[in-house]
Amino acid sequence: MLELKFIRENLELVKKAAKDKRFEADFDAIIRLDDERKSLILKVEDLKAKRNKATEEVARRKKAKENADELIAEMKKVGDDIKVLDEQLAQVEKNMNQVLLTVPNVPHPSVPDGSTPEDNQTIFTWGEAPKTDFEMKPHWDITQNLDLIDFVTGAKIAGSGFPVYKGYGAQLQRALINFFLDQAAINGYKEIQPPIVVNADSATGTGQLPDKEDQMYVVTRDEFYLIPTAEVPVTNIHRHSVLKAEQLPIKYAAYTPCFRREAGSYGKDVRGLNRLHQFDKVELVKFVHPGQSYDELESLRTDAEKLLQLLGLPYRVLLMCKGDMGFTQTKKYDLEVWSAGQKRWLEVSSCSNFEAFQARRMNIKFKSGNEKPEYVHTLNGSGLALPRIVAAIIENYQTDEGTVLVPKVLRRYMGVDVIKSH
RNA sequence: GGAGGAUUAGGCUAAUUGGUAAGUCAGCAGUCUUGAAAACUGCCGUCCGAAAGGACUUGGGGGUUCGAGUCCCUCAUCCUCCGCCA
Repeated sequence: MLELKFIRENLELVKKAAKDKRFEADFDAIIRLDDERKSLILKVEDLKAKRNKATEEVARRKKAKENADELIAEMKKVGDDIKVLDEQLAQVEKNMNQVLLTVPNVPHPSVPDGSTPEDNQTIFTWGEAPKTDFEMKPHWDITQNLDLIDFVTGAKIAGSGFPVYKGYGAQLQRALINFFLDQAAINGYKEIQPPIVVNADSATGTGQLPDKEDQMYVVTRDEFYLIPTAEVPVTNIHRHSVLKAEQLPIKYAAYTPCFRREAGSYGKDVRGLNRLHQFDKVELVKFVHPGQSYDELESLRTDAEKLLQLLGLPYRVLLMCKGDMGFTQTKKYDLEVWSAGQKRWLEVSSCSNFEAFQARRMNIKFKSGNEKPEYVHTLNGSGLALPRIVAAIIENYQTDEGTVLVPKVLRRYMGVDVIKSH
C-alpha cells in the first residue's frame, strides 16, 4: 500500500507506475474520497471538541450540585450527530482503503521498461551446462527409474501435484533443507519455524488477500489459509509493532511446506516437479533500514546465488522488467537454474524489495531514540525452492548408468555419494 | 471444552466505585562540570496541523451513557483449577 499523501503529491509518477506495471486503479476516486474524508474529519472533530468541553462542564456542575439537564440534552443531540458523521467517515475510509489496495508499488528507477518476459534483462550467468555423450533424461524418468518420487501414489492419496518422496528422494529433500538452513545461519539469518496456516489479517498483510485468494487453500471451518510461502507468516511476525533501530536489519530464514492451488495453470509446465500444489521451500526475509534496502537486496540475491554455486548448478540472474514484476515489488531478481534434461531454465528464487509497501500495510515501524517512528523496508527471497532444485540436481548430475551423483556439499547430509536404485 | 482471576504508555504502578489517564524508573536533549555522576529544566503513546490548537489512545472489536480504565457483550493472550489428549 502506498501512502495517500505520497499519491497525492506524486500523482503522475504513481499513475505512470501503475500503467507500466499493467495494473489499473481509480485515481479520481482517491482524490474525491480524500476530499470527502477531510471535510468529514473537520466537522466531526469540531463536534467532538464541543462535546468534550461540555462533559467537563457537566462534571463541574454535578460536583457543585447544580442542574445540568439542559446541557446533557443538548449533548445527546450532538452525540447523535457525531455517530452519523463517524459512520459516514468510516464508510469513506473503508472505500478509500479498498481503492488504495489496488494501487501498485512504484518501480525503482533502475528497473528496465518492458511488459513481457522477453524484456527482462539477463544480468549474470554462472556455470556451464553439463556436456555428455549420452542423451540426458528429464527428471521424471530418472525419479521413476530409481524410485525416488511417486507421483501416481501421491495423486491417489491427495491429488495430482502432491508427490510422495521415497528413499533417497526423501533424503535428498531433507539434505537440501538442512543445507539451506545451515547456510542461512552462516549468513546471519535467524531460523524460524512459523505456523503453516495463517488468519485473514496475516494474509492481507503480505498482499495475498484480497487479490490472490484463488491461489490459496482455505480451511473454511476455522478460517485459516494454508500458506503459499513462508513469507506470509514470517513477515507478519512484526505486524503492528515498532522495532528499535538497533535491531535492524532483522534477517529470518524459515523452512516450510508451501501450498498453492495454481488455479488456471496447465500444459507441459506442470510435468514432474516443475509445478506442484505442495512443495518445500526455505524463505529468507529481511526487515531493514530504508536507506539500506537496495544494498540488502543485492546481498539477499548473493546469499541465494551462493547456494546454487555451492551445489554446482548453472544458473542465470534476471532483472525483471516493470511489466513482469508484480504488484508489490519495487525491484525483483529471478534466479533460474539450468535443467539439463528438459533443456530449459527453471525459476528457483525471486528476490524482491518491497520498500515500505508491506510495512505500511502491516504497520511495521522502527525508531531510534526519540525520533519519530518510520516504516521499515521489507525484502524476501527464496533460498531456495526445493522441487526444481531437486529436478536440476537429478538432471544435471545424472550419469550414463542412470544413477545420480550427489553434489559434494550434500554428501555429508546424505551419507552417500551416488543415488542409485535401492 | 468448562470454572475463576488478570491485561493501563519501553518496564513498574495509581485513578472519588462512571466525571475524562496521576506517578515512578529507564531513555533522550540541555544547563552546571576538566570529564562523569549528582542536581536542575525540558521531552518522553498515535494522528492532523507551519503554528496555535484539535482529535484519538487503558490487550483487540462492539455496546450502554451527556461522559467508560471503571458497567455489559465478544475475541485474544497469560495465570490457577477441572476435563480431554500425542
